[in-house]
Amino acid sequence: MTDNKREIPKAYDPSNTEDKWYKYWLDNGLFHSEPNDKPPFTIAIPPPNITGMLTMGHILNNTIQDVYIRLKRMQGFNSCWVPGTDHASIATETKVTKFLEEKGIDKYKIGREEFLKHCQEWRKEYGGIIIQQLKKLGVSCDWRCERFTMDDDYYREVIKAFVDLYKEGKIYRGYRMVNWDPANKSAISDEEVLYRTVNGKLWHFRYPVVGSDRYIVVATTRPETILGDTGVAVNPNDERYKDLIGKKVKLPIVGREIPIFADDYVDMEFGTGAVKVTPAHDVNDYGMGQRHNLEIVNIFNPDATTNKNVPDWLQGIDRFEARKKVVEWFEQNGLIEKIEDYQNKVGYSERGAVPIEPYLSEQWFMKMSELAKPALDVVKDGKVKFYPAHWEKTYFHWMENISDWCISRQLWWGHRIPVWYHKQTKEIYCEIDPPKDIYNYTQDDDVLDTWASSWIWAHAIFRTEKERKYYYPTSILVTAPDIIFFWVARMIMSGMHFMKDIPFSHVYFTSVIRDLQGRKMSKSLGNSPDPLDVIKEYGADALRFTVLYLAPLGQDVLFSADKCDFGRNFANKIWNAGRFLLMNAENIQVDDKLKDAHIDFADEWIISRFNETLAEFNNAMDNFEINNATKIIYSFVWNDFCDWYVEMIKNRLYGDNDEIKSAVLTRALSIFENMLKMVHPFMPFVTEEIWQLTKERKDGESISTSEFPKVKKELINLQADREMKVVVDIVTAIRNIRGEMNIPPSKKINILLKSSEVGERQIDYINKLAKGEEIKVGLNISIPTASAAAVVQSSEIYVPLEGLIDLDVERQRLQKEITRLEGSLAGIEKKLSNEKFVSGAPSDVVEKERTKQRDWQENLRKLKEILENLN
RNA sequence: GGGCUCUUAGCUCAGUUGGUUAGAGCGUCUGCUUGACGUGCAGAAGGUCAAAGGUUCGAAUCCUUUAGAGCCCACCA
Repeated sequence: MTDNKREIPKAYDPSNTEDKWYKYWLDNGLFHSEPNDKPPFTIAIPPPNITGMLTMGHILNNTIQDVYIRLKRMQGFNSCWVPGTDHASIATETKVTKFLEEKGIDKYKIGREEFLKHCQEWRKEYGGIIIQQLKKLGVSCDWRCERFTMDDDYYREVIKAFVDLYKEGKIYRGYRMVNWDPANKSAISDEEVLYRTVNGKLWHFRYPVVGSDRYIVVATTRPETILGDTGVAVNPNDERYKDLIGKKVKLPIVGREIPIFADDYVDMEFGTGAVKVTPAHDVNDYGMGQRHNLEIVNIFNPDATTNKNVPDWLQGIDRFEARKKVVEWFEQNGLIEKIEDYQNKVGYSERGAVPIEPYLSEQWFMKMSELAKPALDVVKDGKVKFYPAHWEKTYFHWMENISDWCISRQLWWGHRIPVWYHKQTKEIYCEIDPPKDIYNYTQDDDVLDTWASSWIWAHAIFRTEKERKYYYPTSILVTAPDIIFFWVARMIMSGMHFMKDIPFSHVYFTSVIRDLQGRKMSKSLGNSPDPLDVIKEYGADALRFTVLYLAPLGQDVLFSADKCDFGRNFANKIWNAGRFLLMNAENIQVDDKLKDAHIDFADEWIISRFNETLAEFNNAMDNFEINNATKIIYSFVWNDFCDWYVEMIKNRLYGDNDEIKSAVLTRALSIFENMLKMVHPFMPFVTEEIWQLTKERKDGESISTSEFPKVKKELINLQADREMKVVVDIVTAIRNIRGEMNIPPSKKINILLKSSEVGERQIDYINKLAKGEEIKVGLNISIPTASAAAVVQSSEIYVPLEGLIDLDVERQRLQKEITRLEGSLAGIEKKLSNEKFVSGAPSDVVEKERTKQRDWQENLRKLKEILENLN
């Protein structure tokens, strides 16, 4: 070995290559896109929150996007992947508030302006972390057009959308019951409420009926809300309570007299059939309150402590404290009928860890029904396609039952609502720019829901008309199914409304990544490996390939870091295939003129296989069967190319004809290079590294901008495929004999083939691959008795093993094979003797079965004969 | 309560419109210093396709029911 050869290490080491090539790609602007004559292929990244850290979910999601972006780029599209981050209003505000608290700063003391400055600073410090982490994955985003949902021009677009919708009457202000997050002291949307099953109690309380000594017993899971009760409802058909309707009860603790009334809402079967009604703190009760004109008594402050509307001794305490005290009071006064264990669902804020409170407040809402309709149609019409398609049902169901969207948040970090109230006239001013006489106005304090800014992401990321026209609609959206309502649906609505066109034509819903026990990966469980650690240990390529290989469309993925052995081994395999060819190139002239010279059967076969593989690959990618595509690639690289083709060219590479050697190596390198291109979108680093080594490359040249191979149908060679199958089957059979007879590979054997299907082209290969000494083929060959034998296809294989063979073992081997064949044959004969099959099945199927039967019968006969001769 | 998805080898999963002897990787076992790779090579063992019924000449595949797992939606106090 020369020193040169030692430059290619035995094992692929990603740490030497990844940063180097990523820098090279960026330095050469290879991912930058400008509108041009090529067809565009556009992806808008789902912008990660600036509070976020890279998770396995991001890995999967962004690898998928990168695979398509890279593939299309190589296929001649103008690929444009716009990266960016989301300001994440509530998540960031929560984080910064906590951050400041730890430093002893109270946000309400420093005020809005000061707080926002801290947010900006925080963002500068931490907001880009996730983007930097993403780069380690090798994503080919166009970093020159990175966006942020609070960039000045993006901000303006968000506000413009609000103003437009306001003027169209699609945005209104209203006093409604909303989901209130007491931790953040803000309203949140229905979608942000997560319901958890909680083991609680169902308390049965006695309410004394006024003017009698009776009680009416109500059941509740929330005793503290008694303080806000303004009625008791029963079902109008409930005989138990008919006579009480119209009477009053004296509300315990409070002493207020409240009416008993009838409403259909009440379920007679549940609880006691009598419901305490708290219009201010329950959605259903609010509805009943409206219908029956009940008083509304709000008992909570915005932080869910009790307010002035409750008796003095209960004021100013937390709702759960209040609950305890109320229950105690009932106990002491003997008004508890019973307490049952009860499981119910409690809504929690997605961000805060506390239960949400139904709460009446003034909020901004967006009317959704009109916006929803066109967005519903484009999915129904197939203009926007979902993968997997079954998510369409979920989408339809939600869109058809859509309710108005509460878009205001009582927060500071976000897009402030562009509404000013005239100090005197109270007139509303709603424009993009503030009123000229701004001193006469006060601006609305609220900001918009984060999703009311990211819902225009697909078009607002493009700054100019020219760009919008060229890049919009985007090609695919890759996202997790849990934000189908938050984001996907709303983007389709905003696209249809503001752009009069779909925002993307394909939506790919990614798998959920779980741990090996099937639990969702989460911070609190601590069961998620840090992707950066995994990249460090296994390499980005290994992680990318492994995750895609494990992630079938629509299925969850059970992941653990050590599964990345799989991808790492694969990267190493590719590396070594390249290493092998490059090492040969040290001694053998590579000459492009000879690329098609001295074409051999092995070459015909691998070229044919490659084109077949490529066709399958393209088909899989078109159908978003990415995991299938990785399997197609894997098996071509490992099985076809490495296991068979590379082994087969050794015959010629170690021969003595220099021109043939040159031709073979040149051709192998060219096939290898095409193979690298096919792998590149999945494993960008290792493929770039080897691709750069296989030839002298110009500065700035890269596999990532090279041309992706096209399927050449004329090179699919079924004859070569068939001939190869004979080789594979015979070689495998001989290896099997070696294995079972315990003949080490170092021991050369003679091979006798009684066959008419093994041609000249195949003989040398069989001999080489089966490690034969001498091989004879013919129909009239004499077979030594002490031979191991097998029958495959229609060939009889004999391996003379004088002195090595244990005849008993060989008999057993043959008998096993005979038994197996007989079993199979019995099945087929049963089928063929079934009159209904012969007449009912298509003739080609029947014919196939007959052929099979004949072949097997023949093979069985041969095997029996061989066994006979052995005895 | 409604909807969706899943159940195939010890494990993780493929299996296209029903048609060879149901495949792969990992794991297990056996053999191998084979001039790319032990992150490797060769070979083997391992499955009545969750259960029952139906349609069909033929079912892992289509239909029905049952059992189990998971997810989403819904106002039952």
